[in-house]
Amino acid sequence: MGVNDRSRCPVACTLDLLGDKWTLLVVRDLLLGKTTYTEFQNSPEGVPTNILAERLKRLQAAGVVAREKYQERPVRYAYQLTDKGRDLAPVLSAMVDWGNRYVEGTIPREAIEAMMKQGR
Amino acid sequence: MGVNDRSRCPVACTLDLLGDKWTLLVVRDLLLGKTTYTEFQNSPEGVPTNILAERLKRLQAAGVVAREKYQERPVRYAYQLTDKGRDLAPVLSAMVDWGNRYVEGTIPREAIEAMMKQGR
DNA sequence: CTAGTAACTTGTAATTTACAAGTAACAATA
DNA sequence: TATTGTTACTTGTAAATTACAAGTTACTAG
Repeated sequence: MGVNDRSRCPVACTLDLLGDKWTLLVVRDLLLGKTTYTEFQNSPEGVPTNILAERLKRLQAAGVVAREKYQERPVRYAYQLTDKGRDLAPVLSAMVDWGNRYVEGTIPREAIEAMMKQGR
Repeated sequence: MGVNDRSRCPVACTLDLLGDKWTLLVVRDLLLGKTTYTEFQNSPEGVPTNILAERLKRLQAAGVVAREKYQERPVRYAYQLTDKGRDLAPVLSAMVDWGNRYVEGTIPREAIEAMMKQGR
C-alpha cells in the first residue's frame, strides 16, 4: 500500500480507505469483538447489506481485516482485525472522546469498554 | 447537537458529521493555519468547489467552524476552528500516525508539525 | 474599460448509496 | 420427503451524492 493519487498527506490517504459513513463502524464492531457478517448487519445503524459486503472486501484487500473459514458444512466465516486494523483503535478512541464530549446522549466510553470486556 | 437517528454510538454520531472523503481535510487545513476559501481550494487534493462550500456550511452549522468577515470592500471571509473544532486534533493526529505507519510515502508527522509552526 | 481575484452558485453527467428482493448451501423440524 | 430457517452474500433499481465545468457577484488594479 503506497500513496494514492490525491496527495501524500497521511490524513488524505487514510480517508481514501476509511472516509465514509460505514467503514469505521465495521472496524468498531470488530474491535468490540463481533466477527460475523450477520453480527455486523445487526448493529443498530443497519448497514445496507451490499455496502457491508463491499466494505469487508475493501478492508481485506487493504490488509486491515482477515476472513477465515471457521466451519465447513455449512461454510461459515469469521472476520477479524489484523495488526494493521487493530492499530486503528486510537482513531476510533479519539472519535469516542469527541462524540462523548460534543454529542449529547452518546453512550459513554466506560459503557463501551465494558462491552468489549464482555465480548472476551 | 444531540444524538441522531442512526444510533447513540459516539463513533456513529461523529461519522454523521465527519464521515466522508473531504470534511476532515478541511479541518486539517484549518489546523494547519489556512483560513480562506481559496486556500482550501488550493490544497493538493483539489476539493470540488461546491463540495467545499457545502462542507463549510455544515461545519458552521455544527459549531465546528466559525466564519468572520475580516475585510469590507471587497468583502473577504476567514474561517477558523472553534474549541469544538480544535478538539478534533486528536482524531487527525491518530490518522497521521496510522497513515505514516501503513501508507508508504506519506508526509511524516514531523514535516506536518513544521508546516503548522510556519503558519503561525 | 479591460483584466483579475475571492467566494461562491448552478447545471448536469457520473458515481455511489439505499432498499428490497433473490440466491446458494446447508440444517432442523414435521 | 417437504417445508421452514439460517448464513453469507449478490442483484436490480430508484434516489442521493459527487465531480467537473461554467457562470455570477462584488469588488480592485492598471
